[in-house]
Amino acid sequence: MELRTLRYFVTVAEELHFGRAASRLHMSQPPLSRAIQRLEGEVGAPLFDRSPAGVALTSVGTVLLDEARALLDQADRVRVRVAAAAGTAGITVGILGDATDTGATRLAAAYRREHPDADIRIRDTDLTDPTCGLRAGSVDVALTRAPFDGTALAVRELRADPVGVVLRADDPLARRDHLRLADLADRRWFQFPPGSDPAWQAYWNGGKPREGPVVRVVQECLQAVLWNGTIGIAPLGHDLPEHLAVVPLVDMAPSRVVLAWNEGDTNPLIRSFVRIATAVYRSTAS
Amino acid sequence: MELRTLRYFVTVAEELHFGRAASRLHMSQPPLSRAIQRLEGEVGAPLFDRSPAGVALTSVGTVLLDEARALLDQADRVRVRVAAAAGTAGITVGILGDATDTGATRLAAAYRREHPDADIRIRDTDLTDPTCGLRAGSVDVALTRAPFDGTALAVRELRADPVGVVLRADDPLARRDHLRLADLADRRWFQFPPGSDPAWQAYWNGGKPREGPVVRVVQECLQAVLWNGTIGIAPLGHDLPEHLAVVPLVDMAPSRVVLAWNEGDTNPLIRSFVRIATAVYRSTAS
DNA sequence: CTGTGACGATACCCGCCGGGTATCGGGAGC
DNA sequence: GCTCCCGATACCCGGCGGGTATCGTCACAG
Repeated sequence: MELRTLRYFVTVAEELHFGRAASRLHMSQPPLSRAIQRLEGEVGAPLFDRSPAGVALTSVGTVLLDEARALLDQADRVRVRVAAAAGTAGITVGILGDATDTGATRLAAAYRREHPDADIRIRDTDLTDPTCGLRAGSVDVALTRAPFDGTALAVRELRADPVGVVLRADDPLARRDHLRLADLADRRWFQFPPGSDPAWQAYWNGGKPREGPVVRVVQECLQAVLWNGTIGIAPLGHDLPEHLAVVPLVDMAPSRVVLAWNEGDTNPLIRSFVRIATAVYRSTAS
Repeated sequence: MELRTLRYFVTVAEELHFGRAASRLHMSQPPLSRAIQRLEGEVGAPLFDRSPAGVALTSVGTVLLDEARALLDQADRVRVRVAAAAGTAGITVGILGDATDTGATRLAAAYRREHPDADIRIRDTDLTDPTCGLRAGSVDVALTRAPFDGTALAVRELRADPVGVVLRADDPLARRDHLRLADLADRRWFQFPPGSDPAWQAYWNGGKPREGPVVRVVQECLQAVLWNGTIGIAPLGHDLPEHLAVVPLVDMAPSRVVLAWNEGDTNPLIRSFVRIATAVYRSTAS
């Protein structure tokens, strides 16, 4: 009953699907099936009911799921504490310009409480790079928004925000109580600087290539709305200057707030951070 | 940082000697050294100071030792709880005739408290077989006394009792406040039945082959003292009938109360039982 | 009723890692 | 200086954890 096996088990128990669990674990399905079979042999009882309708936890599996999660969490804490003793405990968190919100502050507090002796370095980044410098290694974990190229990154979704169109308050469309992308077809959209993540650009452009002035950061984006009359897309719920208005966009996919980190990173604080964040955001009424 | 590696680490930390730790782990020394080196690489700091004077824990090692012990204990509890859920939790404890004492009752209570839903089957055995039927499989763990042939058994010492000579109260030696083996050279000693463990017989005979009536159990042993005038050896601190006296034997090795179990046994309750017993006996003022 | 797709299990292969033995190196002590 | 002790290193081997290909079974569509 090694920790690795338990991680496999927990993943399968969460997915209730061997194939998906295997891909989450970056392995193929057969070895995962075998590992679970071995674990069931060790435990002496089946952990899953494999019926054609799908995979379900047995009662023993339910017990093991709780226990295994607790054990794995404790194992993470062990790693963190030892790293703290070795003086190597600390992470750099990259935060996308507008991802800061009440969830982030609660996350910071909870993390501080659990790891009072580990360093936290915060790096605020602009909207140009949704990975906040993850790939360059300047950041260990990014609190950011999807979508972006996730190659070699692990991503955990925390929340999804509906989005709206930011308009000048005197724009005729500003009086509508909701809009569709088609309503904006003839507007000028801003452009991200060249080299920006294509998936990222595509999302904020409503899925199509658009034309318009090139902007770099949130503030410039808002300025562009004001001065250039472009369209701005933003998650709802943000305060805006009063001469700007935001109208819900009903046919655009919500903006997903996510955590991302480099897949192979062994810094134990990352896993811990992700766990805490998941719990905090789950308990935060969206 | 798998559990197996942590077990290795804890063993080395307890022994502070790679060779001894390796033999306790039933492996050779080089793979153990490598495993520890890998662990140190993972942690990012040395865990031991290897000086020619000996091996010592570093400060990081001390932290990891505490954490690893706690984690391994929890892992054991996980296994027990899952076994309980699977309905396969239970152990048979063999208790040597005279090993019952206050320690054993506290042990039973503590065990019951930690594993309320696991079966405990108790099997009282006579003094003939110090392993209480471990090898035959009729018992999972034996609360008994050393020494005995420990091949394929794991043994954990709990306590050492000084021993004394049991004599008829009217024996001239009974007035002495202590005795040596030499004082008993011309006495008749009882014999264990043929086939009894040689190390066991040798111990209770003071290290030499002796002659005398063959006895089987404690009661018969005391009867032999009374009726046959043999010598009896017994741990101090037991109540005896008033027509018998016990005089401390100052040059005989104390009798070690030990737990023993079959080395390869995977029943998770065994490890848990051993851990609880160790804690209980350590806190029991001998 | 049969073709097809989904999904977990099975069969089989390979590289690596966790075991082993033999030996080295260096410090302590007679 | 020789020897002993003890951890580290070198090197080898079998098994296990990974992989791919395929099967068996069930659900569903037509």
